[in-house]
Amino acid sequence: MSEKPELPDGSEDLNFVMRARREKLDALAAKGVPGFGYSFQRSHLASDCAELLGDAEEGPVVRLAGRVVAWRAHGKTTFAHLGDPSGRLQLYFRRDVLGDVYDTVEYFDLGDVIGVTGPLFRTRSGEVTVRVTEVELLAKSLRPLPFGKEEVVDGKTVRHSAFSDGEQRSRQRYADLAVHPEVRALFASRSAMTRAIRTFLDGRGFLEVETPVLQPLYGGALAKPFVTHHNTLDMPLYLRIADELYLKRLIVGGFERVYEIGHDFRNEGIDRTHNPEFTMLEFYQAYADYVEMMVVVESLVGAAAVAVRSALGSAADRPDAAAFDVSLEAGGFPRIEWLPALSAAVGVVDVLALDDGALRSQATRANVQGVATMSRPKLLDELFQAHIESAIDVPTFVVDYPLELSPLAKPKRGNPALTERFELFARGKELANAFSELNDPIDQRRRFEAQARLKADGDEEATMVDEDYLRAMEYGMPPTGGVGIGLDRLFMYLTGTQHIRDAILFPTMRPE
RNA sequence: GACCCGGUAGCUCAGCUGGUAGAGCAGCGGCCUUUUAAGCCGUAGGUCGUGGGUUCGAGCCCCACCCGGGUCACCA
Repeated sequence: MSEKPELPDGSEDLNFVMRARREKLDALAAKGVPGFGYSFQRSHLASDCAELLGDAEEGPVVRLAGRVVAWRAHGKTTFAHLGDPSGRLQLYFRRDVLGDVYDTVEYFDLGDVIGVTGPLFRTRSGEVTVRVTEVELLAKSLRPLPFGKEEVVDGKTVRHSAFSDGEQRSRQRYADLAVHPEVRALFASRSAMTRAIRTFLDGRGFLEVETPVLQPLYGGALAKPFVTHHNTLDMPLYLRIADELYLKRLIVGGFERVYEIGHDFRNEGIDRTHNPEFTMLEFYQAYADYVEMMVVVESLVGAAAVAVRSALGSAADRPDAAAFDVSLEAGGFPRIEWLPALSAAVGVVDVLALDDGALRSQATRANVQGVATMSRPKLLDELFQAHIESAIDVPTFVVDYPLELSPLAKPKRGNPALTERFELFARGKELANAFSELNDPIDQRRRFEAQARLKADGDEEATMVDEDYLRAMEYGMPPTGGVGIGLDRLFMYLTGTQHIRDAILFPTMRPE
């Protein structure tokens, strides 16, 4: 070996394992076996084979393709396991069956993608196996995958030396997925959840739409945005922090039921429950109020729970299976009224009657940080978080938020200090936010202007006046119920996932 | 941002009060035609996160920094 092959990254310091695999690739090429194929016609999946063989000792010929996930060479025979989307199946290579081809099999490695042909049979120990008569190398694995070794103890699979560094598993999700079928199953169940939600909404006559991600003004939530710049227009654009204001423009336009599933972006911290981009579902239903929307949310969350549960199947194996005990499909989540709940927790008749000074001292008593610089709405919200939200465990609606906390919600019938708004909490985390949408453009302008004053007074999260949105509302917007649900959070709740990193295929990470 | 824990071979980890690195798996060579964490024999593989410092001598002690995890704070 006078010349070292070059790594894609330019480093010539190939580790010895990778060097060996390059050499095998060359050796195979010398035998006329290309390292990378073009296609393969599968006849079956691994999981079909047990039924196909039945009780017989010898079965039909099958053609399987997938990744080599285990390899046990014994001289003139080799046992391997092939993993495909359905599971894994044992392969048996024999020199007396394959002849010279066996020489090429000896250059295969753990992780190679291969296609095999051969009859099914049952080994001495009873395992359904393919006696390989033809084999094709479809992709040589030049970099060793971090396979652990698996052992079955008392019917449970125990993995040894598994790939377990959470950071590397997130950074190299492809490797995490390649060696962990259960991670594939988890993310597949997330897709099942999304599909169930679409089916649910489509079935109720909602139209799925796409609205701008790049927005000249951001709104619909209180958060710090990502800012970018359009060169030709020479103007700043913001990545959306919410879909809300565009979806309600569509309600004005006559699409009476719309929804969007997409990413929102918030330029804030990253932690166990926050990723800078996350998946938001928002849906709006004309002529409905927030009470009707609560019932819809109960059904939708139930449908999502059923979908995740059935997709995960053997969820009982999951260490966090307790999350599945909550009988969400039953619906009828408990409801807590914002004002009486907080007033009782604080020990006053009406927290909204407290002046700013009294609120501040209450917030300080509740261990809220940074009280001195907070606006009144912020103080109220912090107080509520500290006393009520963090204690909520099972899915619970909190209803009727103060008007000053809810610039896009209609005043509550019978108590204009409150709004017709609810949030859904579970495990102390917000899952959904919804209201009877404010459709009075005169009131909406006053609310925007109050927000603008807060912003001027230094509240970084307060919003701007969106004149175009007001113009739309002036044309006439029907009464509408609207809901936003963070799908990452919902999925985490339904699966018991502790870290948002494990609910997002490619979470945002600092560069290596 | 604060505090705590961690970063050693491709993977998972060990390394006692400081004496300049170990195991298993993966790899390579050999033996092995029903194995399954295959086995046996042999072998190779490491700027111990980075940069300073203390010391005759640092994976280990000190300082700074980088990266990750956890807890708290923040994120309606």
